[in-house]
Amino acid sequence: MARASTTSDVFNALGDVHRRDILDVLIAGEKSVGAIVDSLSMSQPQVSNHLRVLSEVGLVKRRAEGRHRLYSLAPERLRPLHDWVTKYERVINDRLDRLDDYLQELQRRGDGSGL
Amino acid sequence: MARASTTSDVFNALGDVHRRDILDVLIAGEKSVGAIVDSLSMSQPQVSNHLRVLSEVGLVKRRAEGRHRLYSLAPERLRPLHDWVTKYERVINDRLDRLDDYLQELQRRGDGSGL
DNA sequence: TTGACATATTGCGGTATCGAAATATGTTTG
DNA sequence: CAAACATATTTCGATACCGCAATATGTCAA
Repeated sequence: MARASTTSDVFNALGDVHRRDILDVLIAGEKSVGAIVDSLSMSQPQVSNHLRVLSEVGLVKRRAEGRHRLYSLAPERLRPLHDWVTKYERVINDRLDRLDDYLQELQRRGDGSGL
Repeated sequence: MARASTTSDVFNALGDVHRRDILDVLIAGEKSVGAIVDSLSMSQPQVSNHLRVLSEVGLVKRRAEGRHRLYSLAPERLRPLHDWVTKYERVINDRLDRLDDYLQELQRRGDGSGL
């Protein structure tokens, strides 16, 4: 069965750093393909193809204006990712809390174990 | 150049839903390979291999105990992902604010445009 | 040591994906 | 209509990845 396709799974779509780069460029706002090409060092067909993937998976929206196609973020689609990461925040914080406790414990003891 | 490997790029490593499933199981705490196999419907070699990838990319830690290998989350490694998503929170919220403004504007006008 | 158990590794066939190059499509301007 | 411009699509060869089946490694218990 392999992985879910890049065009159907947001996580997999973001598995390519170039696509993340494109999204990062789009944070500033709507941009044409040419503008994206200029911002990043990628060929036009490469950018167009990554945009196709991002569009199919729902991470960007397309709008036509004359001979330009303007792409913009569809950040709602990042929600699955956001939610997934959020689940782990608790785990991360728990660990940090425990580390904190441990360090404070050490300090309370004031032991000179040399470790 | 293609994509960065699953064993070097956290995003790409998470591009496979099975690996996310394994991590989700590990949220509850440290588990042996067999316990993970029982929790998910995957073969033992499949689980072992995904764990290898997760281990190489730094998302889980391994500990030996007798003939068991116990795996646990290394959630600090999710920070790049967390940070990346966080960048987009502002965009998401801005959009929602703007939608709010728009809806309130409509209501203030009380126009019956039917749109 | 032998056998059972737990996990890891290897080899294989099939598929998805990538980058590059060439070309096609669609749009504006003259 | 023709030429220039902006973007999309197709084709190709190379590679990474997946799942499965078989097997190897390592550990405990008798």
